[in-house]
Amino acid sequence: MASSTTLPIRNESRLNGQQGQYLVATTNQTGGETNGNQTTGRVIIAKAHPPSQNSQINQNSNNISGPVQFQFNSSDGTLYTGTNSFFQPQSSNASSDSFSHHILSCTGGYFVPSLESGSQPLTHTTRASPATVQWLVDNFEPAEGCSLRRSTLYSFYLQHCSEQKLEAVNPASFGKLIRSVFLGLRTRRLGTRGNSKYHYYGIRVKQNSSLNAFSDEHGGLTFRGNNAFANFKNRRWSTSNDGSSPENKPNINDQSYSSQSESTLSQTDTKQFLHENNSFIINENIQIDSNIQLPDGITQDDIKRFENIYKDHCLVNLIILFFLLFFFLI
Amino acid sequence: MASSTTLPIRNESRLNGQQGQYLVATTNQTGGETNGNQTTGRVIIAKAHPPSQNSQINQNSNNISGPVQFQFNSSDGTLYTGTNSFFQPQSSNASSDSFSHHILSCTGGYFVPSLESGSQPLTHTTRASPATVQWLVDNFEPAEGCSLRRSTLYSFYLQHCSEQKLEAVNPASFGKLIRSVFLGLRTRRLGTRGNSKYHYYGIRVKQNSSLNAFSDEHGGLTFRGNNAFANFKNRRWSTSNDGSSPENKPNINDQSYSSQSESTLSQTDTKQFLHENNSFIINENIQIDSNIQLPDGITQDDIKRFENIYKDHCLVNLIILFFLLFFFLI
DNA sequence: TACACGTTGCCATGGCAACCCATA
DNA sequence: TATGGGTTGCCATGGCAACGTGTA
Repeated sequence: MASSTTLPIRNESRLNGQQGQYLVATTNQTGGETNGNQTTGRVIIAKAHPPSQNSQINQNSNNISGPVQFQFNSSDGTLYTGTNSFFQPQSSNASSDSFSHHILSCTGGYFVPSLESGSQPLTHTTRASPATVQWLVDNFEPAEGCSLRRSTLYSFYLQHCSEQKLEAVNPASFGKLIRSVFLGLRTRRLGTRGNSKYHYYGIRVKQNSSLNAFSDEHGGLTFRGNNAFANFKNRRWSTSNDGSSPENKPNINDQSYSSQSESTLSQTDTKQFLHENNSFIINENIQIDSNIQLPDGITQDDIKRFENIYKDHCLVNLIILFFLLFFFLI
Repeated sequence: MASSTTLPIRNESRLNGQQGQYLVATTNQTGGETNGNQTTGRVIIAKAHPPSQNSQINQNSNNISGPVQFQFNSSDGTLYTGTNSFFQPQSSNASSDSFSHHILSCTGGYFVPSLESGSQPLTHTTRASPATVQWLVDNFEPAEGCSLRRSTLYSFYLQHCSEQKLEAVNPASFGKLIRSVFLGLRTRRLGTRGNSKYHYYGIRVKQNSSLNAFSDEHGGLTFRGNNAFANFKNRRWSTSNDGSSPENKPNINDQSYSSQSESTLSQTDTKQFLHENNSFIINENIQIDSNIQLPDGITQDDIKRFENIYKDHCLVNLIILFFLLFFFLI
C-alpha cells in the first residue's frame, strides 16, 4: 500500500467541461458475493479554474490546480471535489449509473470584509489583521460534509502568525474570527471513543492551499453519508437510491445533516489510509532549483503541468484503491 | 475586629411570631452627611422551627437552630434569613421604616425523590446514592439571591462521599445531580477581574448545616441588590424606595434578576470581613466532654440553648457592625 | 441478543472583550 | 471625561452517559 501500488484503471482521460477541466477515471467493478449485484464504479474528479477570478480573494493562488480533494457521499453518489468551483452534473442523465455524474458545487458562503476600510472602528472580526482574514479566505473554503479539527486549524493559524509576525489570539477568539468569516460553521466531536476532538464542520482546506500537505495528516478530510452510508459496506454498491437525488443538495440549515443518522468515514483506519498514501504521495510539491537549465521548449509551467498530471494519476490510483478496499476487502 | 468587639446594640429581644421564634435587634442610626436623611436601621433576624416537620427531610437535623445566615437586599429592604421557613412580614404596615418588616420566605423548591422506590430503573439523578440526595436536601436549600461557589460545593460533596464511603462522580455529573435536586439553579461567575469563579446562583447552605463552618470561607454568602444597591453607600439609607416593594418578590424566571443591573457584595473585602468574623466567632460548635458531670438542673439542651443564645448575640453584633461599616465607614 | 464503539447532549471550567457602573 | 473593575456573552475544551448502529 505504498506509492508503487498499481491499480486496475481501465480508462483515464481528460474532458473539458463547462467551467474547467475534468479528469475522469473509470473502472469496472464486478460485485462480490452480495445479491449478485454488479455495479460500475466511475470516479469523476473535477478540476476547474475558479469561476471567479476575483483577484482579491485569489491573488495569492496560482491557477494551476493542485492535488484534488475529494469526498464521496454514498447516499446520493455525490463526489465532492476540492475546488471552489461550481460544477454542473454531466448532461447524460440517461445513464443508468447513478454515480457517474453527481459532482456538485461546494455550497456555502464566506464573508470577505472590505479591506480598504481603514478608519472604521474595529470589531472583533475586523480587528483581526486583514492579512489573517485574507489568509483564511485563501486557504479555506466552505464545504458541506467536510470537517477540520480545531486544533489543527489553530496550529495553522499560529504558523501563519509566526510567519507574518502577527500577534496570535487565543483559540476562543480565533473561533469567533473564523466563525465570522465562514458563516454557518457547526461543531462536531470526532474520534475514537473517549478521545473525541472538536472539529469545525462545514469547512475544508482549499485544494490549492499549501496547507494541504498537512491537512490529511490531521484528519482534515472526512467523508459524510446519510443512512445509506451506514450500509455502504454491506450493500456493495447496490443501485437502489432510496429516494435521494442530486437535487437534494446539502442545506447548511438542514438540521438533519447534523443528526445522529449521519455517519462519517473519519475513523482511524480511513484517516490512516488517506494519510499514509494520499498525502504522502501527492501533496509534496516538486521543488526545482532555479539554477538548473531547463531543456529547450520546456517551461516552468510545463513542469507544473507534469506535476499536476502525475499527482492526478496518483490520486486516481488511490481513489480506485480506496473504493476497491471498500468493495471487496472490508 | 475580633470576637471581643462590642457594639452599640440598643435593644435585643425575642418575639414569638406566627411561625416561630424571632430575634430582633434594633439600632438607631443617625445618617451622615448625605441629604440630612436620618433613618432607622432595624435588623430582624428570624429564627423559626421549620414549618414542616417532615421527618424524611429533617431527620438528621436537630431542631435547635444554629447560627443565622442572612442577607440584605437593599433595593427593597429584604433581609433574607438562613432558615427554611416562611415568614410573614410583620403586620405593622403603618411603620414608616420600610426596612423593618421585610422578611420574606426563601422561595424555590427542591425535588425529593422517593427513597423507598428500590426497583425502578435509575436515572442519572436517582442513580446517585439516596444518601447523597438526602445529604443535599439536609445541607442546602434554595435561596433567591444566594450563590455558592461550585468548587466549594463539590468539595463538600467529595468530603461527604469520603465519609460515607461512596464513590464520587465528577464535577459535571455532580452538576447534573444538584440541578435535578434544586430546580432553577442559575450560573454566575463571581470574583475579581480575571479571576471569576463559577457559582450556583439560587442556593445556599442551610443554617443548621455543619457545613456552615466552612461556607463563608469559600464565598458561600453573597449579597444581592438591584440598582438601588449600587447607590447604597452613597445614599446612606435614603428612604426613597424607587417603587420596589416586598411584594415584588424575586421571580426565578425574571431575567432582570440575572441582568447586568444586578450587583453583589461578594467583593473580597466583604467576604473577608464575613469570614474573619462571622464564621470564626459563631460557627464553632461547643464540644462538651460527655464524662463531665453537669450541675443539677442543667441539661444538654440547656447548654445547647445557651450556645445558641450566645451565637445569636455574637451574630447580631456582627450584623450591626457590618451595617455600621456601610453606614459610616465605606 | 449482547457487546463494542462512534457520536452527541448536558454538564463542567476558563479566556477575552464588551458593557456598565463607580470613582477620580 | 477617563479609568478601573466586576460581570457576562461568546467562544474554547473535556468527561460521562445515553443512544444508535454494526457485529459477533
